[in-house]
Amino acid sequence: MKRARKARNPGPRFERKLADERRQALIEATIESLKRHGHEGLSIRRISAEANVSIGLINHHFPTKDALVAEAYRHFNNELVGGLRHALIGALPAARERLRAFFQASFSPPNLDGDVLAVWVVFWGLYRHSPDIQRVQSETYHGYVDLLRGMLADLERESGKLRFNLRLAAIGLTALIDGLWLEWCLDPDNFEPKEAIALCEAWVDSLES
Amino acid sequence: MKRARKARNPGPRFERKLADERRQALIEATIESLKRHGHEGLSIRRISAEANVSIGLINHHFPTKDALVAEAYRHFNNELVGGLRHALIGALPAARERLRAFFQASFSPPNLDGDVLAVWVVFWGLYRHSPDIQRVQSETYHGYVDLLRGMLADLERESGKLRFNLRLAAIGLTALIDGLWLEWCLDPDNFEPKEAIALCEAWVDSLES
DNA sequence: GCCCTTGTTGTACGATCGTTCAATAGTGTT
DNA sequence: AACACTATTGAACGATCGTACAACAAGGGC
Repeated sequence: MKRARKARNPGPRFERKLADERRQALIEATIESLKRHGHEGLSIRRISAEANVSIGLINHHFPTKDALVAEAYRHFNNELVGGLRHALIGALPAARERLRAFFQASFSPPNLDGDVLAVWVVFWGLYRHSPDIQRVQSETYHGYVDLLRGMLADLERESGKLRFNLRLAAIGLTALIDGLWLEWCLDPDNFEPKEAIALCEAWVDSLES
Repeated sequence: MKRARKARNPGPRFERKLADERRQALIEATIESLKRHGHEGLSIRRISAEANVSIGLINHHFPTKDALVAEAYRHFNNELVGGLRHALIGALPAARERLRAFFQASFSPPNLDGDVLAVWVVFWGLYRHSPDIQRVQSETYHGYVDLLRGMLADLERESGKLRFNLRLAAIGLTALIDGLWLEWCLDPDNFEPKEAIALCEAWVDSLES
């Protein structure tokens, strides 16, 4: 113990942290609270409790609640894209293999989780009426699309002309993945994750000439 | 005028309606409020204002707010499925033509509308933490899936063996439609509705042997 | 040891929430 | 014309919301 205290007062009542560190903790607490309580988890008091922090601290680090939520949305987006990119590191260099790894990661934990999709859906529900969310959306969404489009571009380069143009193929594949996500999370008993992967593989198969 | 009034008191202050009629009006006001104000539209006061009705009336016709919301979700589901069924009436009897009409209806107003998807997303956000919503979901969702599966079954019967089993084909097509919905509504400038239809058609093409 | 900076606390405020309930009033029946 | 029924109103309640702010205290520099 660096500093002795009386038994009835066992230590500092709180710990000061660097601003960036605390901000990050609050962002993660926001997402955790969202997972636990759904849309009702997006409350200053719930997030504060989740972060083991007082009510007033959030407004010290974030000008407004909406700003914190927007940052949490950005973090959630970045975690998704980062996790998918990471899953591609171990894959073989062939575009087809990279796509396979991408599907595998998309339909495995931590992405394929009811709580995770519940978080996405709450964010999407804010989209139309929150300029902050819209801004983050436009800033981060293209990271996901570009990742997918890049792999399809590689596929085109490696295995000849595709039957569809690149743009439409990426749009369709994104839709298929997202839709299967949605369906599985709304009713996990409906089909197996590997069946979702098979459907995505079949989509890519149908692209190759 | 059935009943004369003084000029300063031009008529009854309110109109009594049959219970079912009022319930229906409140349900529609709920959805309209949701379109207008997003998740914040799901408030007794907003809905009351939207329905031109006092604050206390909702709890006279519905035991709780959640019950009203669940009924609104049921109505929204039924309107979707009903609208799609209606769109099939004028279509040629061939399964391929009926699917085409289905796609056309799916990617046209009133379904393909940012407000409409915003309503869906708010409902989905409630799903995991509202038993009422879950019950309605399980009661109504299969109407949509069965509609789609029925058309694919007809297709199988008319044009020989499909490359996929019926169950997976329906799951994948549902996912593709929903995902394209989502993508278009989140960024309508990204692609044209007719491109979404083309992607769905291509999916069906790839099913046919 | 004291001081300074500032991260942190917790109360307070006004707004809005869902729900309750006594009073009101529209409408059909007698 | 008086009545009964009940749909409807609107005030009131306690709870919770997001934010503001004055007071506190942790930790580093001297």
